[in-house]
Amino acid sequence: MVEPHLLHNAVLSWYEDNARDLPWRAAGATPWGVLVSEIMLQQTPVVRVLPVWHEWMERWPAPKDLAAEQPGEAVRHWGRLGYPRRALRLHACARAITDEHGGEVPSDHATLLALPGIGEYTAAAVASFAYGGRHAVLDTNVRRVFARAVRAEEYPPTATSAAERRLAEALLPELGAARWGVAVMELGALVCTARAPRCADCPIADVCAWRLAGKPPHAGPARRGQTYAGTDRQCRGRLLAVLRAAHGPVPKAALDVVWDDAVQRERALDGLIADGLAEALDDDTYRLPHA
DNA sequence: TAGACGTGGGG
DNA sequence: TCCCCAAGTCT
Repeated sequence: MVEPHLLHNAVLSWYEDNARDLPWRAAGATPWGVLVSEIMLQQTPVVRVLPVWHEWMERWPAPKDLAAEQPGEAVRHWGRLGYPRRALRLHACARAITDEHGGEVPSDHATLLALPGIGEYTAAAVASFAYGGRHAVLDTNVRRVFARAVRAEEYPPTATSAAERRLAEALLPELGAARWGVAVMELGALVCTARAPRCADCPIADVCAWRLAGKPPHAGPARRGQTYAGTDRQCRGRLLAVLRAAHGPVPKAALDVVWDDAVQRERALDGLIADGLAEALDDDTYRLPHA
């Protein structure tokens, strides 16, 4: 394996010149702003997050501001970012932070991990980016960069492995771990991309094991594709869009018109209610959740 | 642990 | 057009 110092210097120097100017990385960004950005960025591209993040920061500048709202307002202002359960969990986070942590986003990894919607990656990201903690941030970008540069493989395994964690820990610098983490992520996002990596622009191309091996294509089983058209997920999206657009309870008929298959529609609606994303009222009307 | 969970843009 | 995939988490 390459000398870690070599990797660090090359990637950090590249980041110095190529980092995007993102608001949650700005000097004035709060830990709350970082947390909100991390949740929004889960499976959602930066360009779509940007306007929604600004709206949220203006509307709910601190956890207590969101905590004071009904959960349905978080879902409404989530807009079309997708995976709206994230909005619900962020709202639950805001209430937990307000009620149990004095209104301050925790800085401790284990405490963050205990909050709803915060998993291994997001806990490390917040502890690292918002508080400068020394944690391995293993998102899809970092995992891809390491898979290629170190393991000579086009893609990392489906699930994060113990070997990947060991490698990320081993590469973590004693000082400046937070900047190193965000720099590797940025390299994966801008240069070492999934589809068409720009190796000509890569600061570590000369030591990249995958490139040196002739960029062998992914050997394992085909990666699981996401189906969408005609699925319950699409149906749920349609139904929730109706509830978001309305500012009060809507009659069942307003939901019935957006999806033809009645069996699937009922199943999807039940799912939304079970997930806490919708509420059924006594008069057979539906709305975003209040609690 | 594999599958559920939204949405839209680029190749 | 169709397929891939984008800072994951939860069960």
